[in-house]
Formats: sequence, structure tokens, C-alpha cells
Amino acid sequence: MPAPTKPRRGAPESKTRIALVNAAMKLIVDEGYAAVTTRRVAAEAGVNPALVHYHFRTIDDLFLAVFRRGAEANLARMQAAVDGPQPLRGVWEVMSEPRDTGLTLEFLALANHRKAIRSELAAYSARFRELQEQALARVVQAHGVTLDKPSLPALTLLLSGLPRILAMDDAVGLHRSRGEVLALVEEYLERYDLPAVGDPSADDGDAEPGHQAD
Amino acid sequence: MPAPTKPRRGAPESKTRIALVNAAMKLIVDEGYAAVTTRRVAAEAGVNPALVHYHFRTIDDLFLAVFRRGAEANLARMQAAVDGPQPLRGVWEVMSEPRDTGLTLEFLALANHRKAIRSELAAYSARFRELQEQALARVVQAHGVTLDKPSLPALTLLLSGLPRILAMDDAVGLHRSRGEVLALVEEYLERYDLPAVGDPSADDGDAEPGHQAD
DNA sequence: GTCTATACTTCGATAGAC
DNA sequence: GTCTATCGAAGTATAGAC
Repeated sequence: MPAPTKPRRGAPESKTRIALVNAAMKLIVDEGYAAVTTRRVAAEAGVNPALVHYHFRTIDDLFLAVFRRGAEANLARMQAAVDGPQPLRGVWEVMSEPRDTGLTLEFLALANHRKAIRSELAAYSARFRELQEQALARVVQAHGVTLDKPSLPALTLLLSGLPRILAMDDAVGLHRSRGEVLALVEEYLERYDLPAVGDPSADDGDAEPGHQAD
Repeated sequence: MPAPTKPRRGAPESKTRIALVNAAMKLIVDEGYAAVTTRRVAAEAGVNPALVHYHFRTIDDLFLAVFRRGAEANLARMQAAVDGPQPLRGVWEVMSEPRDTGLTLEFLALANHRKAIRSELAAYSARFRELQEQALARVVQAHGVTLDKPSLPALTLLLSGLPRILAMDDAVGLHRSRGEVLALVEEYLERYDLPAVGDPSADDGDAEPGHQAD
């Protein structure tokens, strides 16, 4: 549905629009979603306040634009991790990105009360989780085993939960045993992930290292 | 510290004050923390708007009062779980309380940008985690084993993370393998928690069932 | 696409009568 | 403790000239 109710103004791709999305993202990260107001986002972007509502009909539309940009970037990084030489480590690194933690938290809170953002977040989360599952599937297959209990999706849930927990603990200043858990993760990555390039301790050699740089 | 900077007005215990805290909590859960405004919280509580700033110098003070009430209730429930007949199950149930999920999420977002709330949340989280560790310690001791790797605190982190992950997944509509994980949890509770009252499958009998009703 | 100007609403917080 | 009344600031969104 291209023009639902108010075809008053279209909004193509433009320099200003990008600047507004950037400004909004910065505000969310630095001060929380409540800081994203017409005037403040315009000031941060260095444009006239009226332009905000020219490019985005409502503030919620701006939120959606910010979310989509971050979501697409994350999905791309996750896809690269899945296809990379060390899927598990790649997934771990993507999910441990500290910058995303605050942003995710804000959108999670937003989604609780804004239908549009909620459904967008749900769709994104499902795709994100699916990619994680693919990464895990690739590693499991390389080891020549079959997961029964827990199943592959369940194990994915458990593993993908860990970085999020560490991130949330970090957000509230809980650092107890963080180091130990990180060391444990490192140990398991060494043991179960596909072997690093140049690592002689491979127990299976037919993985194709189609790595792409960043 | 009874009168820190602005001794303009004191605020004792009163019916109105409680009503305001209740109203604010309801607003946070239903519509997010941004819905807590002077006028709206007064309307929800059925009192005059000016009373909000009589009882709470700022809106942030009101947020803190709401948080403290919930935090103290949670700590009490967690303490009861620790002392109860089945510590692991008790902890699991306290942490899986669906009502708290939204509230926690809101305060987590708030804490990202409000110093006072951040430090309050940090202190609370540490105490909460400590109680979880005590529960786990009690069960581990009952089994007569010693945890070395992962250590007790690390295992606590891992275990206490699971219900939070499930809650967050639930918040974004991710229900994949939720049932399987829940069943897995149930299985482990049956196996490792202290035996339920009247359960003949005890492998150790010197636990004192000092349960307290709620 | 971008600007000025503005309509309308709601905000936090306070003063002062009762 | 509770009320009426209000200040000044900030919010969303739009109209219309350029």
C-alpha cells in the first residue's frame, strides 16, 4: 500500500532524509527515544524543523526508518557471519556489538506500546534468529553430528541468549563472573567452531572458506 | 538524608502518595514511561495534578518510588524462594513473572539515560543476583558437590539468564522452540532441584522444608 | 525541497488561597 | 494536604511563500 490515507507528501531518497535518520539514531543512543522530537532531531541534523514532517509524516515513521536501517545492517552482518569461515564466532561478535545494545533496548521498550514498531521488530527478530540457526546448522553439520535434544532451534535460542544477557548485565553494571563466562565462551568457540584459517587443529577439512572482508 | 537540597516540602506516608505510585506503575506497564506525566498520573490516581509535585519533587522522584516498590517486592519474593522448599523452581518462577518483564524493560531503558535510576537499578540487580546465587548454592550443597567450572557465580549468571531471554523473546513475538526449552527446564528442575514435598525420589534427605506461604 | 510562521496541545513546576 | 490558577517551555503537525 503505497499511499494509505494521506498522500499529502511523498518522501524520496535525499541528503536531508539521511541526515535526519542519522540524527535520530544518535539521539536514541545518547538520550533515549524520548529525546527524538521534531525540533531536537532537526537541530541535531542541522536542518529546519519543518523538514522533519516533510520527510516523515509522523515521528513514529522516523522511528521506523531508524529501525529499518539498523536492522538491515545487522542482518547483512549476520549473513556475512553465517557465510564466513567461523560462523559461531561471527555470530557471537555480531550479537556482542555494544553499540546495538542500547539501540535494541530502546526499540524493545518502544515496541511494547507502538503497534507498528512491534510488528517490525517481530519480523526482524525472526529473520535474525533464522540466520543464527543457519550458522549453527553449518557447524553442526561440519562435525557430522545430528542434534536431537536440544533441537537445533532450541540450542540456537540458548546460545544466542548468552550475549544478550551479558549485554543487559553490562547495562546495569553487573560484571560479576563476566570474565569467566567470556573465557568459557572463547574456549567453546575454539573447540566447536570451524577451524580458523591457518589453524592446524582441524578435525574436518571440507569447509569452504568463502570469507568476505569488511 | 531527610531534607537534601530543597526543604520546600516534605512527603510522608499518605493515601494519595500510594495512589500516585500505583497510577504511575500502571501507566508505565500499559503505555510506557513516557506516559507518566504530571497530569496523566494525577488523572489516573483520581487526584489533583498539583498533588503530584507536592509528594514528589520531580517526575524522576516518582519513577524512583515506583521502582523501589517493585524492587522490594521482588527481593522479598526472591528471598522466599531461596528459603523455600524448592529454591531452583522458586527462583525460576519469580524470574518468569510476566508482569515484571515490561516494567523491567522500561526501567532498563530509563536507566540508560537517568543517573539516579541507573544506580538504583544497579544496586538492586546486584542484590537480586546474590539471592539467586544463594538459591543455587543451597541446591549444590544439598547434592554434596562442589562447582569449579563453571563457578557458582558463573552458573548463576547462565541460569538466571534463561528466563530473561524467554521473556524478551516473548516480548517480540519469538515463540520458536519456547515450549521445548520450557520442557527442558522442567526436566532439569525435576532432576536437580530439592525434592518436592511428598516426592519419594529424594537422593538426599537432610533439607529442612521451612516453607512460608504467600 | 526548503523556508517562515503559527495553531494547538501538553508538559513540568510553582504560587498562594483554603 | 489539597485546591485553583498560571508561567514558560516544549511538543506535533500544518499552511503557504519561496
